[in-house]
Amino acid sequence: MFSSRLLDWYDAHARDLPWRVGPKARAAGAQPDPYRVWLSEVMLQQTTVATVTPRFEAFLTRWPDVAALAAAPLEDVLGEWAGLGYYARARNLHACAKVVADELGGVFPDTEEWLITLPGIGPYTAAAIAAIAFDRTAVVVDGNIDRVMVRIENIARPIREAKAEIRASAAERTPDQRAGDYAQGLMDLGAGVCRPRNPDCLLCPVAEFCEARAAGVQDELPVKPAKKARPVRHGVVYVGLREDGAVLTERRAAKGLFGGMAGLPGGAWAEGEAPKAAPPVKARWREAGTAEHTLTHFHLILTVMTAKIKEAPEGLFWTADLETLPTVFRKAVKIAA
DNA sequence: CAGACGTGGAG
DNA sequence: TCTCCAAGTCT
Repeated sequence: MFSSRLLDWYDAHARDLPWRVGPKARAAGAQPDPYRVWLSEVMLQQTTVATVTPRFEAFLTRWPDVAALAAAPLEDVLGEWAGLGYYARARNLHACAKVVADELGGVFPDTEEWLITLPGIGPYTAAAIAAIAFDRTAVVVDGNIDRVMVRIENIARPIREAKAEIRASAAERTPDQRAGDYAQGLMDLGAGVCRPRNPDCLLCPVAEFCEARAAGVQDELPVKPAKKARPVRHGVVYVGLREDGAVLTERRAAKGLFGGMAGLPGGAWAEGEAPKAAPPVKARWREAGTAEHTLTHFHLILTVMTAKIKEAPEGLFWTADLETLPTVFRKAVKIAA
């Protein structure tokens, strides 16, 4: 049977990850900490294990439990998240921590239905937490499992169009025992064996069930949707430097791009000519160069202005730790310094 | 429901 | 260098 093959493989090949209770410990009765499972799942959304690992450790050291995280100022959480991207995750993480700590007595809900009501927890994460943290049977479908199912069933349509079929395929294979190990095993399989490029079918424990493999088309799947051109936007940023290296920053709007993060003052970002923007303070501004940064839906070219500044004007503040800035602004500061 | 929403690493 | 990607969610 599919699931027992997968579970046997997981027992032998599970990755050792800082947030994971491995199959051996699990079998011996160890229970995962729901806080760790939740934190790791949110960090891992659209983010690689390699990127997440050190950041997970740092978060856990700074905020060991949900009560500590809930008590932290949002700005601190956003600063710790800087560089990880998709900052709505950090805003929702903090909002979720507050709900759990303040309204649920510090206890994470243990069902998909409850979990999905929390900020930043969607269908995937709700199912993953229910399965991994609480060993509840749940149909967990992430990008890895999409890919595995598309190959197993030889589905030659883009994933987005085949969601229902993929889910049905995942559901009929999900065992009612060891839900967490099964979900993690499938994800490990997708990450290490049934990879996006060059799947290693010779190592695959479920190759005999795979229709794509049987047809020899595993390398053609999943079918990717046509990619659209990335527009180029231009803008200006002002890097005001204090003698000790601190940078003049402003708090960005609560939502939208880099929402809630500390950022550099400057104008809007638009296609064509960079919109004019007045300096945040009167000084001897000079052009230091340009910084470029590619985001998901556009490429950005920033003209970097810089000056030495002594006093922060009303509404702005000094940032000494550049690690608390989104990468795009850190790049601009580097051009100026 | 397509689009907004980041970034660093692999090939 | 440059494209593609990585455990999605929200609107």
